[in-house]
Amino acid sequence: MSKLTKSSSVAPPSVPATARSYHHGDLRSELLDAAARLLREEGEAGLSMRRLAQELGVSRTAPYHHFADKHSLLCGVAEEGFRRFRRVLSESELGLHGVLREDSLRDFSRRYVDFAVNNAEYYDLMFGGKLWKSQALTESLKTEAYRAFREYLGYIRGYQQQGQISSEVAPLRFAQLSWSTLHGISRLLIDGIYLESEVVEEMCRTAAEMFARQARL
Amino acid sequence: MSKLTKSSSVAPPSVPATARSYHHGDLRSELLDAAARLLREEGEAGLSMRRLAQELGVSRTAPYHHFADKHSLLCGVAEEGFRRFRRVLSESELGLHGVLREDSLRDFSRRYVDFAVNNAEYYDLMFGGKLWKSQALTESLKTEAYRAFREYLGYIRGYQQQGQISSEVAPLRFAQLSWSTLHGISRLLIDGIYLESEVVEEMCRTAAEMFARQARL
DNA sequence: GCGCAATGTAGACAGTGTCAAGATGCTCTG
DNA sequence: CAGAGCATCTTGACACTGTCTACATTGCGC
Repeated sequence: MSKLTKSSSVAPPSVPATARSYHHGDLRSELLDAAARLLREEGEAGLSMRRLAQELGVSRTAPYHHFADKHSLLCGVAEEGFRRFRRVLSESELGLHGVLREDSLRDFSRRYVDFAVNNAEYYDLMFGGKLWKSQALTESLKTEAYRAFREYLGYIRGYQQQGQISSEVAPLRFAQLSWSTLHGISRLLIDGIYLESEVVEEMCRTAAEMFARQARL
Repeated sequence: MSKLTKSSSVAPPSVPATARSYHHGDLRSELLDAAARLLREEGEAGLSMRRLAQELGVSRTAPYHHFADKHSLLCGVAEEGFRRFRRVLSESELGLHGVLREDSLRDFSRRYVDFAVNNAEYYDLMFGGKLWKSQALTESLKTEAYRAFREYLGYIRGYQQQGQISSEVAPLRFAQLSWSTLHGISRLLIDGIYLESEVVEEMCRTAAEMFARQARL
């Protein structure tokens, strides 16, 4: 019984006053939120299944009734990340399908990189080897993950059909290449390699310029 | 004494016949090699300090006389990776400082991505958040890491001074942007995201084309 | 109201990184 | 050649991890 350390935490995580009576109520989604929070605040090393359970005031093994294992839990977090990611990207000018201007590419690039940098705890899982290399992505995660890229590819195809992108450009290749660039910028920024966060703006501008030239706008 | 499992390994790792007598002889470098091998064969999860020690037939804590902790060991592996990386890149046509052609950029890109894909166990450490985020890179690793990029930047500056790259291009920005692209391609390939290894060649070709246009060759 | 499925719990096991204390043997100085 | 000093290696211990098994409690549908 010595583990009710929850009462010692400064701000109890929004439990509705009725303290809790054996059954938690909404453990699954609270696990996902707490996991993301721990990752953000303390990095990968700060997240353990046991710690997570303790933080939410349940026993060590309770989370296993909602996620088969740690891997599944992380897939769940990544999935939530993709939902937020798609929402951000879909608000981009790029989806408007009018005239394709360099500004639109810049806006998209900026949104992409900003999301990655400001939601690194999600981005790391969404586009990191940790989950993908395991070759065991949740089916729902796979769906969500590919949808993001497919939507982007759809934009490119749309613009090409409207004659806004040279017909000599292979849409898939163009999409992969520009996505790679944005991914590379994001990764270097997040990990603090060769790039400082002060240059985000300029990197995105130059990247968009490069994309535009490649598309022969 | 039951831990001399080394004799049970199929191919003893090139020990000079004189089996070993308390002192190992060259543990440090064997640790680095074995660590890279384990990472390659079994991934990050397959590498533990204890496993490493057992594999080399020494006690669990012996490695700690050569590396302060696991982190330092990994820094050592990454450093070796950078040495190999620089060697590969320096053989590129890009270093020749004659006329800059798209072919040179393609050759460089190809070498970069090929190294990353075929030496993923090194690349992951060299350019992964695992070490960089810790903010505690070994001094010698930092040196080696920045040297790689500085050499590349040097190539770009050299070509610009020879009038091979438009003076409107900021060399640092161009270097960062193209490096980001190559990094992004490599990461997506290694992690198996959106890119299949069959398209390596074409991605590199298209990337070089894009770089060349940006440089206004 | 009852039974079952969902959800919670404690106990145990093998594995991890790493610290502290002690054993061994190479090397160099006297 | 003796022996001191030091690098190296060893065993023991600790706190932590993910996850398995077995058991307890509860809410919901009949």
